[in-house]
Amino acid sequence: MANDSITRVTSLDVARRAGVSQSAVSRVFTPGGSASAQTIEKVRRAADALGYRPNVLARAMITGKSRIIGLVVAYLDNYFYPLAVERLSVALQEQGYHVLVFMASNTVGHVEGVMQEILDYQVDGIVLASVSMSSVLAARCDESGIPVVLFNRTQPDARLASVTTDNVDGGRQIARHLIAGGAQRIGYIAGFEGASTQIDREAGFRSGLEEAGITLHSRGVGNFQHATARAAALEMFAGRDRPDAVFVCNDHMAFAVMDVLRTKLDLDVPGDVAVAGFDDVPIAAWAAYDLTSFRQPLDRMIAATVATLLHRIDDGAAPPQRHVLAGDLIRRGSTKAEGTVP
Amino acid sequence: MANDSITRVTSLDVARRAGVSQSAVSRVFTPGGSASAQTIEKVRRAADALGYRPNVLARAMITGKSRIIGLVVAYLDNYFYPLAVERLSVALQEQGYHVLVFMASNTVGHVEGVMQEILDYQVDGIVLASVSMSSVLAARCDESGIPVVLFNRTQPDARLASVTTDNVDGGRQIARHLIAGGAQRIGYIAGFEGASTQIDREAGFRSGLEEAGITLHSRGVGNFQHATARAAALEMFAGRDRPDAVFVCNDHMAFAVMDVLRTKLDLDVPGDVAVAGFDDVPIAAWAAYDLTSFRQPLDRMIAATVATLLHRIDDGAAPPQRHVLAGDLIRRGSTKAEGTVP
DNA sequence: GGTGGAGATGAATACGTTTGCAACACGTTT
DNA sequence: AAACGTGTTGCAAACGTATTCATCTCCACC
Repeated sequence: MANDSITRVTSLDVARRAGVSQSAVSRVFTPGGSASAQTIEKVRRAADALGYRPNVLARAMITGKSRIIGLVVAYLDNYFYPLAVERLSVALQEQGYHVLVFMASNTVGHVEGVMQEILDYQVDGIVLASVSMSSVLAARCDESGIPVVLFNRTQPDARLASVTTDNVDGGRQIARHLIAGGAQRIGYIAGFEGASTQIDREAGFRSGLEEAGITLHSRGVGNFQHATARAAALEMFAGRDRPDAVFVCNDHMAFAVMDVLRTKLDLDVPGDVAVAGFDDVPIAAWAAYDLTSFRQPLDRMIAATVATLLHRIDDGAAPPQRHVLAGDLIRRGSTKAEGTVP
Repeated sequence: MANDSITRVTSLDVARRAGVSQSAVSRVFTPGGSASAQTIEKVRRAADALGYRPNVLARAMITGKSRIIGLVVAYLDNYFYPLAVERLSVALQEQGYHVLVFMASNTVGHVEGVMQEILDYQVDGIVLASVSMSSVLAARCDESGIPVVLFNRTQPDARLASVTTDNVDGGRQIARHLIAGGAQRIGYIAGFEGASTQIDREAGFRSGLEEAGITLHSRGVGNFQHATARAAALEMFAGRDRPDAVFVCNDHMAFAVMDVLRTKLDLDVPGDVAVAGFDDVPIAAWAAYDLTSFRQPLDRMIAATVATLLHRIDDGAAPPQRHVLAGDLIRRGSTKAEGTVP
């Protein structure tokens, strides 16, 4: 009853069995196509008997729509990204699209090559997560008519749509929160200096300090990497005059910082030092860290990404949107409660 | 100088510009094809000028090889899987393949639907990670001539290739290690009961206990989920006669267990209770947990998966292999050193 | 100088589908 | 009765490539 031959069953096979033309079969399986109830019935029956399903690749050839979205991602260290990939994939799947994954180290040359590979697959759209893109490349994609959405990243080039959390606001809220908890000597551990998230979060954070007339006590660079952040914290807290609070540019680095503070330096969090991160990945809520963080609204970010992408896919002329979504400060035990000024 | 038209540039365009036939262009870009040095030169020049790259989808139509591997994955909670996805994607990319992601909730009905979608894309092979598959489905894939590899999972059906760590051995080594550290009342927190990893790890663990004439003190079920594991631990350690060591079926659950032991129950690890996990994800090495675990050799698992897949792709008759790789016990601070019997 | 063979080339076909076009059927209106 | 719309249907032409087959070139060899 099921297909029992190795060779794939085509629409022509179904047509022959149903006693109709191949076009009729196609029309039954094409959303727009019209066919009489009788034809539909005959075709459906034959198709079921043969186990026929339309060949997506052949369809892509003729329609020019592959229903494939290319996803470029540089590293999955930070747990925020696996989560995003999962949600994105599910959301697109619901819309009949699928995700083709491309790993790219963040070097410009490599991204270039990867983008070429992507275009080879005739993808309908591209999502760039945790990876930057040169303007040249952006231009090429734009000319190919392939919509690109930056996820959790911004770029000056106006041709690129993007979806981000309000990182500036997040940084500012973290600053206010630390200050309200009584912090006075405040440090910052940066991510990768080229990343827009890093830049915006630091800018917001600094402006929040300024509001209160406080200047940054010290600054280190963690590059978004666990080991580097660890080293940066070690250096920042080595001297006599150490900070009493530190904002780490993302949770993933903040965990490394907390570990080093407690284990290597024997400091109490938040007693000796308050620590805050950014992203609010699930681990932040685990008791071992209980990390104050700024939550990125992942579901809304995904929804915005998908909406933007699909909108631009069926209206190529639509202008690239830039979504900046509001996030939420999540207060936890790694920082002191507000109003605790001694 | 680059392509400046919206319409895609085809091999025919290149042929016209180079003054050769379309076949010649194809041959230049096809690994097997032969052409004179002169032709190659002309074609290359024209192709570069026009920015031509072969259309992978069209190529897939004619060759029957899409160079796409379908990856089915159920959940990315456990950090082991994102890591695997990353490595797998990179490894396949190096071989000229790419990964199309399909998220599937682990219900049988859903997997069925997802597999249909996969086949629609004419994938060259399928990797199933963290998801099970009915024998019916396995049979259908086998008949389609599409090789399937189970990653970190086994199934009785002999038509399915699989790559796993030696989970039985891992469980046994964990048991020996806990016993050597002086544990006497030993508990176990299981994963999802249907998973082969869960079954094998528990079997090995129990056999390790038996060797020493010890019977399992208590058993809970965590279902591979953080919250469920937490609840199971809470119950297991509620009474007066609590275990002095517990093996948790994977790291992801072990973190939840450690948190609940320390924070809710105010127990010392490993002083009051020794805890061991399985997988050795990076977090296990973080100071906050410092978790003893059994390391899965991820790189070798990926290599075996890719090798098996590619081998079966270009030799459809090749018998499905079942790789069982050796892992390593990683001793850390969450368990007592061996020979610490009081 | 003729023969053979290896290598290069182009015309044509196939892959499995969607879709424009024309033909047709059938019921309704003038 | 003729004209007209409306909805179905099949034919045939795409989509962009790989590949078979026959033809041709060129050179070495006897």
